[in-house]
Amino acid sequence: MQPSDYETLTPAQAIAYQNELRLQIRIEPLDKPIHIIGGADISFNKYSEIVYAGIILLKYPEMTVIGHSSVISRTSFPYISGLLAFREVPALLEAWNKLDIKPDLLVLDGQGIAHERRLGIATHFGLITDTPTIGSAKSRLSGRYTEPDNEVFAQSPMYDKGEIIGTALRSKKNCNPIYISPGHRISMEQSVEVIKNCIKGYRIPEPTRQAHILVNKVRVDDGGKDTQLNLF
DNA sequence: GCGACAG
DNA sequence: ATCTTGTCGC
Repeated sequence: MQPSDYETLTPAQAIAYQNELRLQIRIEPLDKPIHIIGGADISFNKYSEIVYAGIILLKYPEMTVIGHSSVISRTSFPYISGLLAFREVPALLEAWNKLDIKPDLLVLDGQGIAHERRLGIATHFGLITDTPTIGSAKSRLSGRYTEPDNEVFAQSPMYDKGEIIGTALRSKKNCNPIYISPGHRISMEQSVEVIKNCIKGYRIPEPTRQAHILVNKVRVDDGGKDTQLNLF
């Protein structure tokens, strides 16, 4: 199965594929130190199949942006909760292939194993590129947890079916927590540690925050094309 | 059946 | 996710 073929899958087939992929997930300590960390995100106009994907490269732990890649692509796979990867991975992979150098680890906007079948977009992308990944989501998909204290870096484990699948992390006081979960080839503890080192005063960690800024700029620069309301 | 539901 | 101004709270 190739990402370019995802758009031909039915939701049931996509779920079947996730159940195959989950057998290859490896939640284990990193095997190499991190020097360069990447952040990936997607942007698009409502009702449009055009998607803007981008990956930002930053020095770790300095969080200095040292490079990026972006691509304008399209997708016909709809957004379906639990199947986000089938909609966004194809374009992200195009951006990934355009990078001159690959990061030692990639942070994606969404879940890692904090997913009903343990196949959030970060885990999915990590598996097909054989790269260490971390999922950093702005909202919860699955898992139960108690609200972490209102202090920076207060955290609370997320449980599902008897196992810990993620960590609700208070990245900024008075802000809702973010949901961290390992994607592939990294441990739960290291995932949280790395993300903490990527927080620079904002609720969102620098990798995905910078990636979001990048793809939004690419979308706006692409012109007022495909906007919801475009008079004239 | 009802409520939840990444981006 | 995107569309959007002001506004409440720390």
